[in-house]
Amino acid sequence: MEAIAHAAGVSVPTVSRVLSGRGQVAPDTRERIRRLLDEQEYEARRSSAGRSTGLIQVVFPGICSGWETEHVRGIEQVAQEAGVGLVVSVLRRGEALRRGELMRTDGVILAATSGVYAAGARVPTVALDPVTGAAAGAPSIGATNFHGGRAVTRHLIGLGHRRIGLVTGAGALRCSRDRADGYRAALEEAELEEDPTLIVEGGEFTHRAGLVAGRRLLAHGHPPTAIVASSDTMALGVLEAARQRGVSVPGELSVTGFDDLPASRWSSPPLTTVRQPLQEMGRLAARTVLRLAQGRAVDHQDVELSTRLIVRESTAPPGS
Amino acid sequence: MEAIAHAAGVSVPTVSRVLSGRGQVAPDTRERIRRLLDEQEYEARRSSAGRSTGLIQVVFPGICSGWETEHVRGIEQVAQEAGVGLVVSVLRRGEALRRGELMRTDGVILAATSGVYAAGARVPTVALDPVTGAAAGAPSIGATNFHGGRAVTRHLIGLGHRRIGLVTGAGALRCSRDRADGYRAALEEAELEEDPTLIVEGGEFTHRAGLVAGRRLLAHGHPPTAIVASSDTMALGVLEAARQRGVSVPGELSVTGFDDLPASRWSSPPLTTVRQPLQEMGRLAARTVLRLAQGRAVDHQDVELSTRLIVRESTAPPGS
DNA sequence: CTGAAAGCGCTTACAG
DNA sequence: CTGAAAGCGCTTACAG
Repeated sequence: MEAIAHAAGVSVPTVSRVLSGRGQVAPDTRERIRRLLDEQEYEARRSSAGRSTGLIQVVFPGICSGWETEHVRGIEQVAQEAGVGLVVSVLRRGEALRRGELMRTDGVILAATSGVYAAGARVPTVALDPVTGAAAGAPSIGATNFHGGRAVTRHLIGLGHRRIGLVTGAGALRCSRDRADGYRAALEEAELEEDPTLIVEGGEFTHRAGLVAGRRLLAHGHPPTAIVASSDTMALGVLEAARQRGVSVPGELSVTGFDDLPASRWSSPPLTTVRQPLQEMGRLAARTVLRLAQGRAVDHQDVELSTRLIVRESTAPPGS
Repeated sequence: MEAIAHAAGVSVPTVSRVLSGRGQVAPDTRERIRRLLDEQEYEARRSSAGRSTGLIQVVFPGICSGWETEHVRGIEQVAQEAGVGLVVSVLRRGEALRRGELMRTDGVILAATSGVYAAGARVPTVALDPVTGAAAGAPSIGATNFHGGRAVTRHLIGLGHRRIGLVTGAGALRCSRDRADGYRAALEEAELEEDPTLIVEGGEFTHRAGLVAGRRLLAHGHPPTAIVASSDTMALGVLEAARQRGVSVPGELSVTGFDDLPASRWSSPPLTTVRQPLQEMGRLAARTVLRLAQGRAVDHQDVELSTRLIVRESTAPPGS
């Protein structure tokens, strides 16, 4: 504060008045001081001076589906048990989190969010469903996406499918690539050749993206008999595309999801999918930031919790 | 702090050491001071002395469905625009929020949560989907639930239904009662007699509750030809009950929901429902707490945003 | 509208 | 393990 006052050519009390909003300050003086506070990313000692704020924060790239909800449930449980509050923030891709926002909490969980934007703020950080290559040094928590992708694809191959489409997820996330790699591994071990025209980039884990990709695959000259979607919401979009085209599921087309959100049980037909323990991942992420916030060491740097194939009614042998 | 030190028979620095956790304090001294801090609900000046914390808080009775997600999306938008953080908490019915948790924020949105537990804490409060009779004095934000309940029931009557079942929602919430009253009003204006055996208390807005209530109504000696569920998740449960019993929807049974969650479009058949502007309600609630937090007056004490009937494919004339 | 001075709540070496 | 004293960051009357 003294530095700011000096730089602005005013006394400390004047800076204080600007900060608190109490008392009279000339408009241009106020403006000059504000600019300096911004530039120097000034944070009141009160909130950053090593004292606990009793808060942890989770950052999502958006709140669109049940995925975030499940994570929040898990994280909130642990936060409540630990007596700390949970701040939920949305940081759209490309946006930078203002530094003050991070500094006001004891730790941050970056859920499917790039750590780059948080690099400067020295706040304990954990990556939940980490973005490729980001959040260097931060512990990460994911699921065995490769195994999950391989397991659903094997399931379809086991049913007799030979032309299996893939709708990929958000490209920046490691989980998307791992699922696609699992798909490829299953094809390879069954000695099925990969057909690049059956792989559609979904781009985002949304119903809309699944609908668009599903339409494209169904319009294929020699369409697949099964489609592996990279998330449940995408799979619901693929189901919608099938419905619109009058293609019956699972009779003419098998469809699979990934996540096992509650909605996957409520769709019709109920989705065959890969269960990710989203709540448990949230709980583990929360426990991990809390450990870091206490200055304790973490047991494991990078953890993947296991996924499990859930067979419901959206898959069947081809042409059944 | 001086008062605590005096009561504990120690000096101010000793109390400070207990608070910060730094430095040595004899176990029994620490215990005695801790107890006094708890008793006197001590809050560091830093966070409660009228200064803004830059945080608002939303409290839910649980995080179970897309309902909370939609509210959070709206609230988060406004919070982000205003540059304040959003704390999300869960307060199960009957639990009391610890006072410190509320005091650390500038304002609280009680979403379907009783205000009783927040009464002591002098924090600006807004009720979102207010609980009956609670949160005295706090502005409230809801939807035109009565009109919505009447509109769907009229829709079913218009299709020719005469035996219409009702699955009620969470009894403590005003929205549940209003929806049921709308149902009754529609029956009455059509001069249909209310059959109490066709009204089942759902108790909670869950898939499970809808499934159980749906089973009961379908096992009725003279079953209804249509069922009005008090929420989308409940309606999805009713659909599941129909599927399990081999009752086709909408051929043999029409089913309606309430909310218009994304999942209502993805079910099969897609649900006829009543749209509530959940995100907008969240935004309004957030703007209202922020106004209160600034000490400004609120435009309207109690607001109901309008609902709208959305006709999809889960309703049809009886026996079609 | 601003600063010098006093003050407030809390923390931090230091001494015992 | 604890307190007296100094100190830190910030705020608040007060004077001009």
